[in-house]
Amino acid sequence: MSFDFTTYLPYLINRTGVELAGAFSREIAQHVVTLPMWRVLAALHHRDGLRISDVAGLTSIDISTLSRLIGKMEKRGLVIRRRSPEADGRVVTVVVTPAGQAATRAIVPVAQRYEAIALAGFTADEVAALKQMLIRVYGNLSGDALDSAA
Amino acid sequence: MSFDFTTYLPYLINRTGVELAGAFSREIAQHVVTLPMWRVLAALHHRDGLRISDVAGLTSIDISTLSRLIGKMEKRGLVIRRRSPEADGRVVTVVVTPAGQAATRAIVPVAQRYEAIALAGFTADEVAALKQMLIRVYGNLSGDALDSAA
DNA sequence: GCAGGATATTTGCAAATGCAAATACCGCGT
DNA sequence: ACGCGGTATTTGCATTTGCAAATATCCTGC
Repeated sequence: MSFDFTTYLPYLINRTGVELAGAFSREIAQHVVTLPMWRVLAALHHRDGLRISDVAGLTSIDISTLSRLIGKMEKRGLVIRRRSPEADGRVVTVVVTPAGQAATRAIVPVAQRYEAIALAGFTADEVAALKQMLIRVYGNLSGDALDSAA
Repeated sequence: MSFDFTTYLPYLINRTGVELAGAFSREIAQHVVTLPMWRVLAALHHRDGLRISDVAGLTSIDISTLSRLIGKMEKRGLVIRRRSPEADGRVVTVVVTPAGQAATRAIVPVAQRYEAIALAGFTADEVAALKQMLIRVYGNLSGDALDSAA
């Protein structure tokens, strides 16, 4: 039974993700936001006023964890929960406050710098290829390919 | 301030890792081992009798978390802790039991199948390129490149 | 217009996590 | 031989996590 975990894709992805998250967390420890909070802000930067479940999908954060996280972010004045009376009364949309926008502005350069460090020595073509392949892998997993295989 | 998180490398890696881990966890829920335990077994499959800190380095699991995890794996009879009297008395090496080997044998095919699902549609060259690039990214992060940038 | 099933979010709870302090042990210098 | 800084592992503790149940609201068919 040969199994070389050092070239096993989930292993390679996991360790890279852990390293990336750890380094970045340490870096932004001084800021008002934690790494999960930054993920939420990044998603809302892309499109503000998303529903909780949409943010969960975008950030890969479990929806119950996210509900509590939004609560903490609300306490810190980064976002506010909003229930629109006219729309579906079940949904809660999350809106970034000016303070949240300021925090985002402060973090973005740090985030970009980390990406640059991670990709040091890569050509533009390589970067594009890597990202495209990661998107393809994600597509392979999130589809129903898993169901048919399970 | 333009920041498109949908092509942001840490985001792409994180969501892929979460998806991969979630799907795999669900799959092996029926087995005796959890995903973190499988990671430990995979590391020890590569080289048995590693020290706790080495396993931590290989698996990207925090060393204190790992200490407790090894305890649980010991209770389940998957591994045993060993202190060699002749060697450095501080170090604890972890050895896989026959039951642990059996569990590994049972999981390996599942793991390989998941990798195949993740990489569906990839040519061999693409797979090699992706893995090589992930290794390079990890190298960029784990070195002291971070210190000089921080 | 109401019952019943579906969907969005929150909450209960037990388990996992990770930092920091404690412990155990090594080896060097004197 | 002794103390002392250094390293390996464990343990204390507060936080985070995620599954499952509870809650709130919606919508469809009768």
